Amino acid sequence: MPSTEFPRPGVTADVILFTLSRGTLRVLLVRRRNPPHRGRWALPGGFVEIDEPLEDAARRELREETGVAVKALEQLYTFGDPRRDPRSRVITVAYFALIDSERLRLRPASDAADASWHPVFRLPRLAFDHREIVGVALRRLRAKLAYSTVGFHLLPERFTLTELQRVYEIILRRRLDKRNFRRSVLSLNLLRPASGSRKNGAHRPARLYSFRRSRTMILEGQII
Amino acid sequence: MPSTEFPRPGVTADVILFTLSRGTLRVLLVRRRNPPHRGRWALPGGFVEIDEPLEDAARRELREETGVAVKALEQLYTFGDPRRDPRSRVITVAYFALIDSERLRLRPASDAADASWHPVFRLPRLAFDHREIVGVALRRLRAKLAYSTVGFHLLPERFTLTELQRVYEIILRRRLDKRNFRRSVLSLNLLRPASGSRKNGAHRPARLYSFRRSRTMILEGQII
DNA sequence: TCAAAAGTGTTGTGTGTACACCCATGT
DNA sequence: ACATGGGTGTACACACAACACTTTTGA
Repeated sequence: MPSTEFPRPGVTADVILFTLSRGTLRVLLVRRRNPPHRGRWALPGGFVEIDEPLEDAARRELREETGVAVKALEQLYTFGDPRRDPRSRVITVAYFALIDSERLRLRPASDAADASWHPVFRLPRLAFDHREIVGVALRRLRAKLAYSTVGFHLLPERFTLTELQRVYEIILRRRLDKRNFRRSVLSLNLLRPASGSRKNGAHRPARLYSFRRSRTMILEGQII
Repeated sequence: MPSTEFPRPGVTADVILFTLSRGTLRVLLVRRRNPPHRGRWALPGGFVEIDEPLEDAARRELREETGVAVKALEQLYTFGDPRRDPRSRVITVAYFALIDSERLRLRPASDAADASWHPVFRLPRLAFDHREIVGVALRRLRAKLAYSTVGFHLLPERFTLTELQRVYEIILRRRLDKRNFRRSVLSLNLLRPASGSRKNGAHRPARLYSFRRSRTMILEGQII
């Protein structure tokens, strides 16, 4: 079997990290400091080490380049077009993850000149095929909203039902009926009323809820 | 960026090809002629060439090792455990596909001493992590049965509704109600009554149907 | 005429959707 | 007292599940 005889493609792991902030769905990008595409925005990611699991590589690159530590990563897809990197053949295994709006502090690090959150629906020009990758991730996120509890993970520990509804509305880009939304989400028995309430202006304060972690695993085919 | 400085993992493409024959769901395996795991059954697959798209590699390896030509392949998952290959780090991108029961003639070729169809629910010991890979593929196949028309592709051009129902029953491993099955499948408007009927013993012959290819693409999120 | 699979409708149950008003609070 | 978002129930349409008998053929 070929070990050194044949040239091998490079293998990288990239991360599409979504969050929700200031009313829109955002994705974490880093500005490239090196060619190719120097100065362009790109997904955090980099080469997989020789004895490193793929998911570990994704997590490590994310942390190194942005300072963000994430719990669960889900493998999204592997992109292997021979020309996706102009230098040489590079195959990338893409992972996606969500982070709640309170943990999105960034610490730009050595590999990236800059890291910041960009609205998914108004992305700048991205390096490589990263725009396509974000598109695939967005489709997957929307699909998962329907049959899993991904949406819950974009919110902090305690949240109101209206906040949860906004998450769904923003990602799906359509309005949902308040009564139906509340009924259906409560009927899952995944939420537990939490202590306290949120005052948010000159109106009745909203009840806070938190997410029952115990039930999560069972109900989702895959966890995120 | 590292091109030759750092050791690179090998990248392979493997194929899980399902068919239905003699009343059971089967997967195509080849017997390994070389170490490691010489003599064990394995999924068809092999190294991706440096300028070759991943899916092309999967298709090529399948053809070379088994003589089977397949239309559509769907990327399943990328397996990258650092120890999955005892020789060295090898990452494999797995593809899965279905083939109808009339096209499953095999032509064992150079890379494989032997190629044959094995019942999914009674697999022999497999090389590497291939049993796990088959498990993942089977879960995906079952999931897709619910929301897509994958099942149709396990049948030849023309088939009876009872045959189609058997496909679903075998993969899902449970009995379905004949009337409900027929109603729901016909209501999709994906089938066209085909000429002729199938006589199959001392009883009334069954109406033949064929699959309207035109509608397929629209209704499935992914095509297979 | 018998055996064996093909073919065919109705009813109840649950799920999703549409829709409008009162409640609690801050200013 | 008024503006603002929080909170609640009902009715209808539709999808899904359960269920049994007649038809057509070959032997």
